[in-house]
Amino acid sequence: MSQSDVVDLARLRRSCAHCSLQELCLPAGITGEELAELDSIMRRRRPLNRNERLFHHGDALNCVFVAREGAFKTISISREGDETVVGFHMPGELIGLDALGDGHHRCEAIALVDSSVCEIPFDRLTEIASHIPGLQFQLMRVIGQSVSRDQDHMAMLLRRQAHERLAMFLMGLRERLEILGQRSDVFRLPMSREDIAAYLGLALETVSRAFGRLQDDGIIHVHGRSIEVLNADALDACAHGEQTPPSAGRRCGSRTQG
Amino acid sequence: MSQSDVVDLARLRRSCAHCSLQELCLPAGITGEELAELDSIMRRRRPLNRNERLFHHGDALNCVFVAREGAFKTISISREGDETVVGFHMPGELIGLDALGDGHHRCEAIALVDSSVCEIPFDRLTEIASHIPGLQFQLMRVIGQSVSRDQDHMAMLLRRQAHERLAMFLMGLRERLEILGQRSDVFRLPMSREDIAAYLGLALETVSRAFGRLQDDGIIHVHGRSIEVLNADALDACAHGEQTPPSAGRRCGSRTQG
DNA sequence: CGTGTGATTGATTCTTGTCAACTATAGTGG
DNA sequence: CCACTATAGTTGACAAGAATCAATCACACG
Repeated sequence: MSQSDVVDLARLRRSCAHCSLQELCLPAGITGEELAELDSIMRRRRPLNRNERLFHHGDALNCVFVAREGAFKTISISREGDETVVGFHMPGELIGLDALGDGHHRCEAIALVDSSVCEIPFDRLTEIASHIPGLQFQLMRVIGQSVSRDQDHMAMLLRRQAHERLAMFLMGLRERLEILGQRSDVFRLPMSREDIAAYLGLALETVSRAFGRLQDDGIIHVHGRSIEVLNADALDACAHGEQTPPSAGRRCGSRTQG
Repeated sequence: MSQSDVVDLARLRRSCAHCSLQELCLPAGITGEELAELDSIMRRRRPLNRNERLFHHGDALNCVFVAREGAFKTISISREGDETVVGFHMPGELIGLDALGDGHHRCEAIALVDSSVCEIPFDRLTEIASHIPGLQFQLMRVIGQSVSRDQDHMAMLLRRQAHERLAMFLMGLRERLEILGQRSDVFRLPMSREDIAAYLGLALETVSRAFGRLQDDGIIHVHGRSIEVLNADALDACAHGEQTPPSAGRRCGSRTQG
């Protein structure tokens, strides 16, 4: 085994095998050779500062990105100029699929905190995927999951009250943090109240009040962007419109009554 | 040229070249041979009656479908049991991509009126696509467009008033009817007020009132499910929150005032 | 010609948006 | 080290919009 072989293996481990992209390629039964091929087109991009943009609305689809560290939001700007947050992207999640439809990005991707990404030239990816069936399958899966996430997002917006939407949002975040192996009972939100509001289709004041209500109900503890989930069951119940959760959350749904 | 050749060509024209699937395969520069291959796995399914289901929640992903005639809705049923309409599907549009994420359908697809579909075994499709680059590309595109549609749907739900949502919905419908080469100024809605409400995140009464308001403003004429668009510019303006459209719609945004 | 479903309209209540003031926090420069 | 400032978040009062409950209307169907 030559020196360069060792270095290559180390590089592979660092750049793909160990990272978020597991989700994209590793479970698909890819050989070491195929992994190397995928890795050869993958680029580790320089870190991004808070508020830096990964791509702009209208940009041609060159690369898809995988968040490595930090967090991102993708926003779409309406004709009237107001932003709506299409999605938040945590480490390991794909960014840039919004351009699949017509080859141009519909959204802007913005780093919420200092972050870093891997970038994958999209044409190279599809090219390679076409002769690695497992990768092809996995790519479909990842795209499909992004569709599912959008549908979950929609479910949050449809005929739900502010505190229910917020509870759903927090539960979704918990789930994703758990996948990342991070604590999901105590965490720090990377996004502002305004971002959450633009994601949930609410006014930012309403988001603030919803936080307050969940706190009053003893379900979470809020201090700015620091969140502590005190009662996950009650939070889940609240997310689904149940007013009096069985185990705890002493008065979910009746803050001022009584 | 033998008799069977003629029949085959006629069959091709009837089954693919002439149909909605143009969008999926034809523009991608597919050869006649490749078209034949695609056509060989395509099945024309028996017509569906109104309210018949194409697939249920939880069904394994066997086939994707293309609506040929009629119209469909895909609904997702929340834990609490209420339906939300994820999307409407007009002729030429793909149904069933909701199962891409984990191989099982998240939604139920229901015929809104008597309808018919083509079905494509999904594993065969991806298999064929893997050696027809143009088809592969086109498949990505179609999936991407469905993502885009979901995002447009979300834009309808976020911080828009009832009549704005309805106006956006009607504009979207117009666009799709135009693609189909059908009249977009006079048409019949295939879905009930309740379906529209579940799609727009409103109560059905609110949808009814929103129709009334657009009619009062002289923008559309409503008679049950029959819609006539009297002023498309005003409808578009209304869809984007502009209260007094330049050309007409004499009092959009002030039904009871004055 | 009744019957049932789908659609409209009305009255009322509740939620949320809006405007505004206020508080807390982090970052900056003296 | 502290005051100053800008930004983010909270809270309150009020009004507008939509949900809800309920009654009525229109239409297709047997």
